[in-house]
Amino acid sequence: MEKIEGSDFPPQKVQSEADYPATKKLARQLDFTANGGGGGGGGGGRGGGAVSTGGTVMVSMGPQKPKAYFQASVLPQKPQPPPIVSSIRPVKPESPKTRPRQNTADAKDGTPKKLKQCNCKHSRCLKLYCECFASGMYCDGCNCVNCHNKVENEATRREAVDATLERNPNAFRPKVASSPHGIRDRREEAGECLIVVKHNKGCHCKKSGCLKKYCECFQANIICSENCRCLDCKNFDGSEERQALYHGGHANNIAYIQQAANAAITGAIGSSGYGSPPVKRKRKGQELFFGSTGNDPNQRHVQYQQPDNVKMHGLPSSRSTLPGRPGNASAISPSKFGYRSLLADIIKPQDLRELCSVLVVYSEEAAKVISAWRNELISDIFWTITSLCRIFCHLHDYKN
DNA sequence: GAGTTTGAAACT
DNA sequence: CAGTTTCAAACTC
Ligand SMILES: [Zn+2]
Ligand SMILES: [Zn+2]
Ligand SMILES: [Zn+2]
Ligand SMILES: [Zn+2]
Ligand SMILES: [Zn+2]
Ligand SMILES: [Zn+2]
Repeated sequence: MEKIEGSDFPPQKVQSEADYPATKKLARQLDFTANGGGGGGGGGGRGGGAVSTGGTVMVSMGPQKPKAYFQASVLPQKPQPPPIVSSIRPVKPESPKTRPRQNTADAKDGTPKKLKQCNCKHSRCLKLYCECFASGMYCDGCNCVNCHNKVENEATRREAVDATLERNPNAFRPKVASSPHGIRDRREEAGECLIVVKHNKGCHCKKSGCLKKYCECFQANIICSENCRCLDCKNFDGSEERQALYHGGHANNIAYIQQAANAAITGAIGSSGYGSPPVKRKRKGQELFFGSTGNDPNQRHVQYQQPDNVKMHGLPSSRSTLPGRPGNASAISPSKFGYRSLLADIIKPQDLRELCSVLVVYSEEAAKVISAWRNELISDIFWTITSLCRIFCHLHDYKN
């Protein structure tokens, strides 16, 4: 611990204790994590976004505030293909995982490339503490020091990803899972709906009342669930404090909502995820995700290959434990999508609201059906679509 | 911007 | 699994 920081991090070695803690940590396996190990959840530390703990998420847009939470993160890994750095291109829908895309968002102005930039100093951006890393993206335009989360350090980064996955196979996975199994009914009418999805891991707040962004649940705009172990929680439906916050505060404004939706989609918020919820809880040390298939927990290296057919726009499929290259989280901001759908010329803007309303219903049905087939992965993707469509409807309504 | 607070992530 | 340390963001001033 008492090491000096600054200074040297020669790029040379990629492993062992490269950083500060001079602790003795031998280079046992590959530990690129000189500092920390990879732990569990997904989001990076406290801040911005990565709410890691994730679990199920809940999107509740209800009678009051719209909230949206979701996540879709992508997993980082996949070594081969060189990442495409410039992203401004509307690429065809390729599989998200294969391309590392950097979330560069806009091109104009040549300004910011990412929605968020980290400021890591001691993690080399190779631990979940780093939001960029946690969300499966390369650092780009960040203010980090000694960053190894870049294309040039792919090898190192990959090791870090592996180490992280070792600790938690779901570390980079989204969680979304909107309550597949249980709660299906609460769907009110089109306008407001409250869905509940739950969170997987829950928070453990002690002093924030879960009404500050220190709380991952709050940050993700979801209500604390039974999975949380918070103290003095005020983040529950019906809480006056919470209500007050939403009313008076910024929660009601579009920017805030949009930001939440963005964060969620970006994966910033939730990455730790566990995705399927109702499954019993963990197995041994780690939780398992895909429970049903009985996959070997150890096989973390091979696994689900993203079906070429299922390509989602910006949403990564996340579910696989296998990460792809970094990058990918797309922001939802309109206009900033990575690629433009072929349907764009067919679907008229004025029909979007209606289309999404319809999709909310049908995608949800599809999710249920698929869930019954026990294909959690695909099912979750559909749930994600459902949630996204809801978000769109709400945003649309707010603006009008 | 500097300094404090916070709770997840990492570590023991 | 609990206790401690580390970390970077959220928050405060
Ligand atoms: Zn970072
Ligand atoms: Zn970064
Ligand atoms: Zn970085
Ligand atoms: Zn909390
Ligand atoms: Zn909570
Ligand atoms: Zn709480």
